[in-house]
Amino acid sequence: MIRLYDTMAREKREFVPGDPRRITMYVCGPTVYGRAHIGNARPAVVFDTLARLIRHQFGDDCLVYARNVTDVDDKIIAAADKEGIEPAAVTERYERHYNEDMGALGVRDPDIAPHATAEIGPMVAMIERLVELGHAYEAEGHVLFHVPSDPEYGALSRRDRDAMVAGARVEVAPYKRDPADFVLWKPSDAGVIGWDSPWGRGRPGWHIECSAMIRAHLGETIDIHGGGLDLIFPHHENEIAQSRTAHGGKPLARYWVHNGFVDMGAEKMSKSLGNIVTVGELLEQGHRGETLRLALLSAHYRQPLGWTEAGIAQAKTMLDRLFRAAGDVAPGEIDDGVLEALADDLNTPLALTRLMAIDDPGAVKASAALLGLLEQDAEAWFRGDSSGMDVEARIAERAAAKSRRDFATADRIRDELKAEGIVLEDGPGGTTWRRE
RNA sequence: GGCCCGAUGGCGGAGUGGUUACGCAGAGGACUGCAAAUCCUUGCACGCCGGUUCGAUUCCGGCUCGGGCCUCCA
Repeated sequence: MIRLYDTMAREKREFVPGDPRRITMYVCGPTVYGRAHIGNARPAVVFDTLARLIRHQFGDDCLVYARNVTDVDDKIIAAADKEGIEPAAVTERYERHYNEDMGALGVRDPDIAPHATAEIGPMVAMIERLVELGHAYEAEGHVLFHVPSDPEYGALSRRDRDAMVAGARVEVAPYKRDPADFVLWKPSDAGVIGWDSPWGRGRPGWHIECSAMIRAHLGETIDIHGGGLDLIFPHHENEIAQSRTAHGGKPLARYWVHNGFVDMGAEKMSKSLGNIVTVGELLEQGHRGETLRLALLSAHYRQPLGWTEAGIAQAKTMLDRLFRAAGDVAPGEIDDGVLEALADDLNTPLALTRLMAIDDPGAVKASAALLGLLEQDAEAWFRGDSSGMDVEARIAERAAAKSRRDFATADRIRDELKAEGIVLEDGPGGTTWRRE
């Protein structure tokens, strides 16, 4: 039995899917206009781990996991203009980077990765439906969702309309009937990416993308909707309003799961604050993706995670120990303690603690795989990417020096290798080596 | 201002109404030519004030501090 904290209910609930043979999960993916930072990576890793758990509990083929790619957006348009290239060139580049970076973190591809630009039809259809039902209206080439038409608006974020309007810092566009109304479709000037629609040439608003793609690929009510805490309002609130009103009041998701932020110092890491560290930078610094993954899983997904060098170093130390403990054995049985921790609202820190305490190498390996760890051989972890270095010859040289008790030479060789990132370990069966 | 979340040892981080995990770092020991790795031992905490209780770090209230959302944002 899996328990999940549901943001809508504000409590942990037993996870009961609508259909255990076809569990549906949708997670808000990247807007591809720049490199992903480690904070962007957190939801990808968290929901990848949740997907692994669900597949283990319900069966490999019983989960349909969709994570969208937002490839039409004003920030993309701005980035393309700045470089003097087509938006598609920007989105292709950064989607490729995103996939490489997430791959390095051991994040498996979702089952479906819908692209907004490929789903304009369903979006237009959903907007038309909302207009027909009286929940949306056209104004000056825009189509807006009329928030007062949905009495349940605000349930997820627990705020009433007065609060939303009072707190609004943006100037209210004159064509809005209500200050809280949000855009479903906006006009595109000549030269700006756009599609023909009943309201003229334009492009979709961000919120309708997700609602339409969920409907098209997963259905009217899905089991799990995930994303970062900052998406609760307005993004998820708006998705709910669009989908529920378009679908006769059916709920959009049975469980709303939100991850906390990665912090730099005391603040959230974010592009607008300029305090980001990208996954690409971390990898270039020599950190391995698996280390970063473990660092991301070292705090519970709903807690803030401070990003520090010390944290990365600790993750690396833990991985070294885990790889030593597992060796190169085949996966065995999954440890009950690890499974129990993960099943309790994805308690990864507790799962990691229990993982570290397992004695049986096969169980370590199998249990780690649920967390997306230890999926490579220990040999590769400790020695990978050290080709072209005649380590064995140097070790033999050092062994000869040792046998004639020439420890100065032996230590010099060891120091030289250390400087090249190779650590020697003298054991009862001779000297072994590994990458640092 | 409104809504929400958090506060645990040097650091990270679980958990619990009563014997307070674990990891990293530190200290001591075993092992080693010396190291490394490994093993053993070990010190260190539950923001403040009330309340409930036989008993609270754990439940309730208040306070302080920190963070998030209210605008694009994972």
